[in-house]
Amino acid sequence: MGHIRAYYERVTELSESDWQYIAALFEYVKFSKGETITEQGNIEHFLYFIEQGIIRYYICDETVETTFDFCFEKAFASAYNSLITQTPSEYRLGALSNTVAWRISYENLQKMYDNTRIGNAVGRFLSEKLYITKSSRELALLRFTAKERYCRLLSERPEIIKHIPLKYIASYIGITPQALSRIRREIC
Amino acid sequence: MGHIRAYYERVTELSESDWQYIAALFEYVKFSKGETITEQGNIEHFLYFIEQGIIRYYICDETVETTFDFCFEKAFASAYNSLITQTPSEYRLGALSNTVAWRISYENLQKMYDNTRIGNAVGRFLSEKLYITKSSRELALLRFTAKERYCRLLSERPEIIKHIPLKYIASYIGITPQALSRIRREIC
DNA sequence: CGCCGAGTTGAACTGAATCAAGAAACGTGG
DNA sequence: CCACGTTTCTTGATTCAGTTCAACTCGGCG
Repeated sequence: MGHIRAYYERVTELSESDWQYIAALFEYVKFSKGETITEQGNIEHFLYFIEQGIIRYYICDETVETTFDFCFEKAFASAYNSLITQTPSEYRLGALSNTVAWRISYENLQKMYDNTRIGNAVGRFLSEKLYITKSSRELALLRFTAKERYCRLLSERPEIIKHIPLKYIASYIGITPQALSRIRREIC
Repeated sequence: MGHIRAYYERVTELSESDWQYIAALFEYVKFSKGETITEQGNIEHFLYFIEQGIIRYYICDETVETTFDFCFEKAFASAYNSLITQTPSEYRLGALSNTVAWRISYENLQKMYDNTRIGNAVGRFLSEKLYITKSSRELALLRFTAKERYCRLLSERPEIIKHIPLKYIASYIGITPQALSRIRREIC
């Protein structure tokens, strides 16, 4: 759990007693490549801290599949909207590779918020980070062309380009795999 | 300041002493219609609570102007990205009508976080709300046509349609005023 | 070896942008 | 209260980025 502790300590001071309290609220889980972690329509019960693996957030319907985010190791993952509001998730979380993670249940998360000061601080920090990510995505979708979005992804999040199949990258930047293929040919 | 207090009390219990402490951190300000509240490139120093008026978030360059959000009365407004990170704001905040607001400085906000429990809780609540708003916008931009986005805005945020000039609504849903005009003709 | 999913390529189509011009609404000063 | 200029909104014609449909290549794996 050292990575979680390090994450918390990056946010603010963490007392030994708070850490003991918090550490006991997490449990260890594993997922295989391709496995669904949270299903569309279900209420999210957990906040995950990814030790190893890659997670994809997406929505499927009969015709289209849209990818909203990827989560790599040493970061928190969850169907946040659903977790926060405790309403059914519009999104699905799936493991793109074998994944090991720590997770904390919604109930334990509330305990952490109620009983530790650092809980709310980390919660706020995490929400702020999520908000900033979504903002920059909104900006990209509103003001940049598909080609610009791809090039920025290339320079800003190279780990995505390296590890993720192109069809998911295409759906992440809001275009079809065909369009992405043509863009890649152009910029060669 | 009753509206701020009510806002806080909706989030969690608010002790009288915490409220006294917090209330003293805010100051009263006014803006005229058309006035810029936060300039692009400046670091945001304040979190505003809008008592009355309408705020628009936008980005201008030589050629295009893009609108990212509107904020109405009894809600918090700020160039959040900049406020949170204390880096120059990409966005500009402007008053679309005469506006009166309470505001808290970044320094006082940190004091509130450090010295009251409710501070972090409200901060987390606010970030979570911002995140959810941006998420639903990301979803709309990725999966819906311009026409669908307009219709959803019509039903979900009618106050926007009622009070905001069409050209800003167009830029908010990511199209030109011309395209919006054609959409409106179709659905009418 | 043959199958299957991922990626590429081509051709036709479409939603929205752009350019350009006109109509309607709005505010301001006389 | 009207006349004026300015801004907002609409309409038309053309262009373009990206979709859709369809066919083909490539690499991995039973």
